[in-house]
Amino acid sequence: MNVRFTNLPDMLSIAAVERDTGIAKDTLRVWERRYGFPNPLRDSNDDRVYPADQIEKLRLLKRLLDLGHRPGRVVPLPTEALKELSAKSLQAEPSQSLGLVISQQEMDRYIDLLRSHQTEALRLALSTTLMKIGLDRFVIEVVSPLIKNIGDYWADGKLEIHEEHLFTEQIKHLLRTAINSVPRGHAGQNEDLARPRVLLTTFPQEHHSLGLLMAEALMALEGCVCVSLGTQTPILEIAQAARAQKADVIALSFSSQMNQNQVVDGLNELKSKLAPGIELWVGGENQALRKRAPEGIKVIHALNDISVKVKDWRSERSDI
Amino acid sequence: MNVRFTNLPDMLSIAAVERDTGIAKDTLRVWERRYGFPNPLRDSNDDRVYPADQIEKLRLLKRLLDLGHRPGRVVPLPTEALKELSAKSLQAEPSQSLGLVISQQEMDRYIDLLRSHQTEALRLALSTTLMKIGLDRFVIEVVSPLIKNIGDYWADGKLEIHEEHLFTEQIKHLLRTAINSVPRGHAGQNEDLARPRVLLTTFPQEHHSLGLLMAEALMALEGCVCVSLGTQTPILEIAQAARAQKADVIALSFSSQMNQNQVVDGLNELKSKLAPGIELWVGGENQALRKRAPEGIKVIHALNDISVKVKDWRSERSDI
DNA sequence: GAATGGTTTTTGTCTAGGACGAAAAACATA
DNA sequence: TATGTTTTTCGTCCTAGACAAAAACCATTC
Repeated sequence: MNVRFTNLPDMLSIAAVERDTGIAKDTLRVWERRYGFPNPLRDSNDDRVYPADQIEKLRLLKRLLDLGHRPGRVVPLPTEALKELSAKSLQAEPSQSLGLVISQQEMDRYIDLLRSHQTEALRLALSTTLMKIGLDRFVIEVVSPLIKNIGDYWADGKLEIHEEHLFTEQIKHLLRTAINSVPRGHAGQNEDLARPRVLLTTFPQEHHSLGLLMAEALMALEGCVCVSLGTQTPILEIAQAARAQKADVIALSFSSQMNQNQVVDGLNELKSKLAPGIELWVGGENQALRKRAPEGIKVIHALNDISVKVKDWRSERSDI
Repeated sequence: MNVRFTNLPDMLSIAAVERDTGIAKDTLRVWERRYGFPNPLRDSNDDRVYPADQIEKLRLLKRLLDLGHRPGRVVPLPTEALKELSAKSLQAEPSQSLGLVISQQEMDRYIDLLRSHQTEALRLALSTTLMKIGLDRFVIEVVSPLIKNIGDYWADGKLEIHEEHLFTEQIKHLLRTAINSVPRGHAGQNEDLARPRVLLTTFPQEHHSLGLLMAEALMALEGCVCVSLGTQTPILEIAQAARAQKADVIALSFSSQMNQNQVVDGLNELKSKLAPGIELWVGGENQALRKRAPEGIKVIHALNDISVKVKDWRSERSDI
């Protein structure tokens, strides 16, 4: 019940550092023991106090770990080296989508509007593009690459976190209105036409809802009935909701920032509580999905796959 | 790096319990030491394993703590007694809003629609009410009491958590569309007419966005320019965003579930990083706001106060 | 009786250092 | 180039003690 607020500017307690970096307290202590970093000062009560520069380095480290680097290799490095690594790592990334993607030029246009805080103009520009190319292409070719690159802009110091927040808010808003105007598979029709019924949500530690919205948009376009519980549903509740909603599919989204162990453990837990016949579709940037996804779970590696998966599901059903 | 998934049904690791109940691992261990509860089993590795009934009791306990009870008094009690207490506690609550509130009958109608999973009908019913009484009264007299009581329905076993999720999703959707149709104070007009410029967001640990949306609705009706960053903005970033957005007011929302120490510490931290002249308005169910809010922060105790606060702000400004 | 001030109890969060299993890397063998 | 085996790395759990802030309790005064 100590007050963790230190009064000294830009000095944070271990709890505040965990909050701001996403690195667990236990991990911060064990890094200090093993690698000598972080190396916090101590307050009058012998509690750790972290100065601003160390917090900046910890933020960079978190990002590199999310990208797949290993602590032993990167924690001892100086801050400058981490910034370089961060820039290199994303170049090494396979430029994934082979088709036409958003041009660097177009992207910079949006980012400039964001940086100059012309939110109205930004929303209008995005909205225009949406209308021009349609919702599916908008999601796959514009929103998805934008979101991926926005982290790089931050690492380069070209963008602040609060600007990123503002940006995702605008996109969320656009997507929600767009989804809303997609005609729903109504109950009045033949019920099977509207299937699969999809339940969308995230695990309790995951608060990024954009991936979910993108998935919902694409699924709605395919004519699925989408029921979204929003983010952070307890695992037991997801299972119960699937039963109550008579869902055919549960769709979950995992950002790269979410703890990989918790992803795997959570998926196992959920799977064990699920009635057979209900499929589990997972997607997102999280590395755990690529490297050690549990058996019997369908991993959606790219947004394009969604329409394929839906069609697969339907043809499997009609075969029976 | 252990696998925390236990294979035994309805048995959870300490990490999973923290995730599902919101009670910190340290706290779970110290309760066990002091009160003899929880009393988890041990797996082959001597790690704690919590059975389902203890988790249920922990959930009830969390709710009672949020309501203001003290651990020493409630942790040793049997589950049944906790349920009774939970029912009594809310009767003791001052029925707050003295004006006309939503009738029990009307509330039950909505809840019934929810429980029978007629989401379309539910949304329609709410939407009709909104149109009938207007956005301001809808927020204050319908949404707010509904949200407050929904926790009681859960404690009574009348509602599942996932149903609560679904419900808040519907309401969020309604509010967002409603806010969108409120004419904005445009930059074309005299800029001062549209002030105060309000920045809305929550602290990193707070994921409830409904309070924020309600506030945004009422502020938009008052003609404020609202910029929402969504939930979970790091404290440093809130301060930066306020500067970048030239905000006059920062509005924050705190649910009862958020850790009270973190509320107070966070507010102090934010205040110290803020340029003078920027006001901090906070609201929500969190007890810390009533009991130990820091100096120099304006606490909004009821939604009615919002329009008053906005008018106050404007008259203060015009005096100068 | 309500307000004030001082004392005691309660409670959450920090500390240290040890342990261990799963994942990843490095090495060896086919 | 594959496949199996050993070693290293790493996060998360463990115990048990400490301490400060908040709350509760109690005494005193207006």
